[in-house]
Amino acid sequence: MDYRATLNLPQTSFSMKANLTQREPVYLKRWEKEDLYAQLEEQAAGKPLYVLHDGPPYANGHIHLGTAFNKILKDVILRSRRMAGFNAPYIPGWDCHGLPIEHNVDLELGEKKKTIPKLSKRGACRKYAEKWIKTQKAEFKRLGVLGDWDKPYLTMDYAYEATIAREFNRFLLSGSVIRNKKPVYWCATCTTALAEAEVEYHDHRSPSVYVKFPVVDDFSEISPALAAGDVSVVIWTTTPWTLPANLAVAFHPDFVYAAVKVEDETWILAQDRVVPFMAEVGIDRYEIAGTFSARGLENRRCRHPFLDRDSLLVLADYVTTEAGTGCVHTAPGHGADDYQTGLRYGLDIFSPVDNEGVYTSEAGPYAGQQIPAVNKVINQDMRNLGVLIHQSDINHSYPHCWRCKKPVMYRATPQWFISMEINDLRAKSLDNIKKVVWTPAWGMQRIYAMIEGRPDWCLSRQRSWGVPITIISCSDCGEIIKSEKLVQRIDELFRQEGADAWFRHGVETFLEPGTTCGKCGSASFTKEEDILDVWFDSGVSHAAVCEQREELRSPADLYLEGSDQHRGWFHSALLTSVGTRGRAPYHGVLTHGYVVDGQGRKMSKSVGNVVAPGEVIEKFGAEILRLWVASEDYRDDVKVSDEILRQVADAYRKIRNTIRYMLGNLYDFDPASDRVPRSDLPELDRWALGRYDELVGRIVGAYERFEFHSVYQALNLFCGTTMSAFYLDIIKDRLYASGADSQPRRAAQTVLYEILDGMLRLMSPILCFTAAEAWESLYALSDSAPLTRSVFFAEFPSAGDGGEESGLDERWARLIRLRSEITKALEIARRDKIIGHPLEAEVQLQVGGELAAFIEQERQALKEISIVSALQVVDGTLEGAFVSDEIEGLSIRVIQAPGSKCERCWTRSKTVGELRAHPEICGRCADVVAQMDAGQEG
RNA sequence: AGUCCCGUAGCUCAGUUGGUUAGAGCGCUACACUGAUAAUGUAGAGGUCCGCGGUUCAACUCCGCGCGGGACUACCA
Repeated sequence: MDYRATLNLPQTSFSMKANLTQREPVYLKRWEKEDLYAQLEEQAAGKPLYVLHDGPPYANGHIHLGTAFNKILKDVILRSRRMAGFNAPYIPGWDCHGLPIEHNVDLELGEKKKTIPKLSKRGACRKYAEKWIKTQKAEFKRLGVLGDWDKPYLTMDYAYEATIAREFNRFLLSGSVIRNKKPVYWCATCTTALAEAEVEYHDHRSPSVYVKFPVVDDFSEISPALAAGDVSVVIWTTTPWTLPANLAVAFHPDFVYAAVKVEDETWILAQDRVVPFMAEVGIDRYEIAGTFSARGLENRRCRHPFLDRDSLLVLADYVTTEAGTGCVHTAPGHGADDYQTGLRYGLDIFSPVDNEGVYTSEAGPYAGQQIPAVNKVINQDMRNLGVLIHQSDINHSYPHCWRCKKPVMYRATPQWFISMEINDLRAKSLDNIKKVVWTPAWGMQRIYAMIEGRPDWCLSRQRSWGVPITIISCSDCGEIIKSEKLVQRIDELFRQEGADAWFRHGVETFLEPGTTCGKCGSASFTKEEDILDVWFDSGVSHAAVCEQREELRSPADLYLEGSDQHRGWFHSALLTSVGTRGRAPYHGVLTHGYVVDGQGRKMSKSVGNVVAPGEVIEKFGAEILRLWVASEDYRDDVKVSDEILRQVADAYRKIRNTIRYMLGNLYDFDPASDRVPRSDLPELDRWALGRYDELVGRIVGAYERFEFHSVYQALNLFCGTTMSAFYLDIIKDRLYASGADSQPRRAAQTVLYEILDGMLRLMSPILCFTAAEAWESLYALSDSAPLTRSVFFAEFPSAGDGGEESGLDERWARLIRLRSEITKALEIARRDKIIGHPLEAEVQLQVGGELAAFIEQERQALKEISIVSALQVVDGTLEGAFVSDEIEGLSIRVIQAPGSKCERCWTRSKTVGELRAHPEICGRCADVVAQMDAGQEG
């Protein structure tokens, strides 16, 4: 007879195969249609607020794996905060202005870009940004990221643009905004100044030239060796085009300089550089006529090598002897160090180059020539004049524009700055950095050093797509109008029309009729045309979003971005908040590393190791991508490769199958009526609940510390080892063979139910699709069941209220150690063909002392967890037994268990055949079957 | 070039204030089961803890010097 029908075999509609690629969109559709996010928010009203403020991705191009990683991480945090009892709103945002978008729009416009009106171009940029926001929004949603996608914040929203202007005006009215002629990175191709963040360094080939600057004064008192006629200072430069702007030559105050005789000339250079210099220029006949300190040279003069003016000799401690001559060509309008030196010596910040990189009339004979092509002309002219000692080429790292990839120049132009010193912005910022919790901790050190050393914030961008620098100044004397009225007027118009208002209306629209300059009385005014650095836009999101959205607040609890944002958003947000509010916009900052390939190399198109999120979703599903995010310790760079993703998918399958098995055994369990009180549960079951309590504690703690990889590891271990390989395997007999409503089976189901219910809650922040699906299955929810019954409205289980049972854990740890030895013995017996399935076995243990008593006492438990048909302690030595390495004095012999195999429960038992009506089954099964028979009759 | 971070099994991660034979999960190999079945169970093989020196009775752990990867800063006239 086939007893299969008399068993309680698992039943579930929760399929083994996840089919994530097909199933996920179905869930997403429902969540969107019924607005899961809004329902969650509604439910969370009144709970403590947790604000994770979204750093806006740039609205350009498809999302990449790094962006996906960041968004998933945020989603996991928010979901876990919600389940921990918080109200955790999520308002995603986009950064919409700026050069990259304008650059791409320019490419689309082609020749038209030169003639198109500014407002039309701004309109085109807006449309371009809108297009990508739409695309990215869909891509983010597909990841399962939950948020207010219908009302995100955009830095190009009119209200947001108004806030940007308002925040800028706060700086302006406070006196922190200054205008300076200062060297900045300048791209002549894009015709704009660039922030430090907008330059990247690549190798570049430059000319390397040594040039003589003849001295004009009498230097004989410094050194007799300098008395003779033809004396020159020798400088080195790799940018000959800056020579027309040369105003000085710098020496190190502490270096020893040498007067070197070469034929009938005398050259001045650092003593340490003489040998390498002579070697490089190929001169072997020379003589050091004397040495001296450069201090005596200060404020003396030499002659510009080819222009009709002098060049001042100055001292500067950044001069090195690593390269060059120790005499540094100094052009205050074309270098950062040079600029500082120029200020110290009262030199003009001279920069005779226009926006397109063409010399102005101030460059004398070179006016109208293009930089850097002019290098060749200058070098040739110097050769003709006999001032060029040597020319070669040098390959070195040189700053390039991040958009057009062309070499940039350092050029002084009038720019608007936020001063780091006025109103103590630097000091206050440094102070506030210390009040923020930086994770990992080195983030503090990094941003501290940056703020400490950064120059004033150059705000000006000579572009179209952005928010204007809302400054109106007197056309005659340059005085800036600073008035609350003007600020309000700007705010009003920007709210109505966006920042376009600035370019649409004449200056008079912003001013009250009859306004005159407070300084000179003029009635003629000029609007600033430059726009603000985009970092200012996203930087003020604390004011535009956190302070204004009802569901948020400022400071936010957390900013979470990649580690590059220390110099980006974390930085600009800090300055804009400290400058206007005197405090940081965040309580905590969490950073993650970059997504790199399996070998730890950066992803790049040229290497061809870029992994697109779309590909992963198509192949594995978003759920696997989410699980991958959780599996990686993001404090360092996070690796991704096909192997890694396959591994994550394997782990997923294990988790899914464990859930499926648990569900399958709960098909007839109603917690309301079938639950067995904890005190009535067998020890094994109480032990399992103890392990589960441990898991709850571990996972809830890991979420709190944002250590999601620990959640992943703990979940794997629990599903794979604690549940699947141990507990579930052992209780199989009870679940299948005991009476459906018997206490042993109901006890096991009670445990399964509690653990599964909790496990689904615990995993739902990461595995949102699977947790939702399994939860529906567990609670038999139909498609029409309200979303509020979904797992997302549940909270995390609380850990360990079961209370410690004295000695239970220790005893069971000991039993598990013994079991592990028994399975080894079983494995040997299987190999020797004594048994196949463990239930065919009888285990005989030989051991002395206290352990023997322990085993005797726990014989039933040990038999049960070893899943064998019989187990006993025997005396005397065991022939051919397995001798344990792990447990001293333990020998184990495995023989075929006595009796016959019960056709129902597969245990070998001497009781098989005792019941005449069912000769093939054991006593226990006979009872169960008899009861079933009786039940059917009654 | 400087500063910082990282380097433990094929992969993802643990590894307490230095203290027995360095762990887990996955993967891999073999076997078993066929009532979790495109599953499940069991066992096994995998490590120069990046390398070299040093401190110490004792170093994966502390120190120094390298190598590899990454980030940041500076680019140097």
